[in-house]
Amino acid sequence: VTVKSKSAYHHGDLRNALVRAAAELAEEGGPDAVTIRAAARAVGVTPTATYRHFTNRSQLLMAARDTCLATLAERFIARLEEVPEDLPRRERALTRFLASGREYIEFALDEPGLYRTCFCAEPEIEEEDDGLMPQDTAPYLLLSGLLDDMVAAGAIDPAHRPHAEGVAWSTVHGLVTLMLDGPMRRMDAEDRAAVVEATLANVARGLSAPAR
Amino acid sequence: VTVKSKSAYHHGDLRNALVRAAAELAEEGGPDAVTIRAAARAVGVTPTATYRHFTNRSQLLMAARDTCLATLAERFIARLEEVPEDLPRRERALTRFLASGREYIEFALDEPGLYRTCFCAEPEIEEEDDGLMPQDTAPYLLLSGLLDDMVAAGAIDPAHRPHAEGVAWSTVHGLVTLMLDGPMRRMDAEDRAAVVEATLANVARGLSAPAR
DNA sequence: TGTACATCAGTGAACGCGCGTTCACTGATGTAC
DNA sequence: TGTACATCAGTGAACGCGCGTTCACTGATGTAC
Repeated sequence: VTVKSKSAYHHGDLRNALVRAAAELAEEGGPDAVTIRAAARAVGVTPTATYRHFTNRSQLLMAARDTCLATLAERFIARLEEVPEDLPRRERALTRFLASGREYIEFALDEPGLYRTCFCAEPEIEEEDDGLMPQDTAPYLLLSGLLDDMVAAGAIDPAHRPHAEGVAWSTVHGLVTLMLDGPMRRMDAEDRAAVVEATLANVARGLSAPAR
Repeated sequence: VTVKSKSAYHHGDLRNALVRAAAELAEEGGPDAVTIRAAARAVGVTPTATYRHFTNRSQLLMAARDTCLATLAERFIARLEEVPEDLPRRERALTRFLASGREYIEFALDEPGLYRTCFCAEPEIEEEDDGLMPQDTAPYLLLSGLLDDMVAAGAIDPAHRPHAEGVAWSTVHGLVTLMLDGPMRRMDAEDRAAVVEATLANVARGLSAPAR
């Protein structure tokens, strides 16, 4: 990975190179592995050079996080495109919803480092300044859209629509967290798959059940 | 906190004192804050002394984790005892289940440091040697029991019983994780409460809905 | 009851680690004339 | 078209930090006789 060209001076694209390196570090070791020194090392540059492009470590990490979120969004979209267009409307909405849940889970289990980086908490304030609420991320918006579609298609009871993003997201997020770090860590693939299916089915069932 | 008695020599209870200190560190700063040096400092002892009682940092952390899990279990039990005994059987089982979910969430939000420490991943192997599967923790067993009760009381469809621990746990775990570190971090108390209720209701609805 | 001595549970100094960050600097670049 | 020079984007050395862990050690304890 380390490339030290003789004219590393005026690299030309150092910022992007550092972000890419940071994303690779994240992939292998999660957010903690994203350090100024490691990124500089990977690019073949002095740590100090990094400070030309990021004011501190946290900014580099946030840049890495953004690319991780973009990757997740891409995977979502690719997965959704696999759902046949000619399904009945209700079934299609439901299938897309479940597909996104599966993709989320697979992404997290395939790429735990990227996944953790997507959700690493930022050091304190700062974030508010840029006007973005944390849920203004592509994956979140995608999920909202899927839920809207389901309501429109009659696949979920409109009474359950409020906060459904939180309900759905919590479920898959919790599942992968428990599988990655928690008590389901040592489960074998078969059990894992069964739990995944049971869990997805349960959310969907809860959302589609009629309000009492 | 730091107490340096003149006869710190032969402390008498150093191991327990260190574990208590470790738990306090965990409470304030999560698992990362549990270090040999910090624990020794808190007890007023040399870092080296710690090695009389723990072979390395990881063992100290695991000891702290055990006390965190015990705390969670205690809170569960206390909460369950609040549920009136004279409720109809079905309703009682359901109420206890929901109460445990609420307690889990409140614990995590009240005590994020302890909560994170409960679920910090151990460094690699080792754990298997002591014969305990990670889910042999009191909280897990408690949850299993609650689910069994619900089946027995007719509150959930027996077809949904398999893997229901995973389903239920994932949901609340994901919810608090998103609230602690994720995109629900900056939600105000009101929204939070609404999402909590929506989420708990959804799991329960999913579990109790008839199998199709 | 008194004492010798093994053992036990600490001390204190030191090691090497990788980190974030700052400093004064210098080589490369591109622009104005 | 050539050159002076400002600016830009790097270098390299150094700082202080807290960490885990190891070493040779020593003071306190309790037990055997």
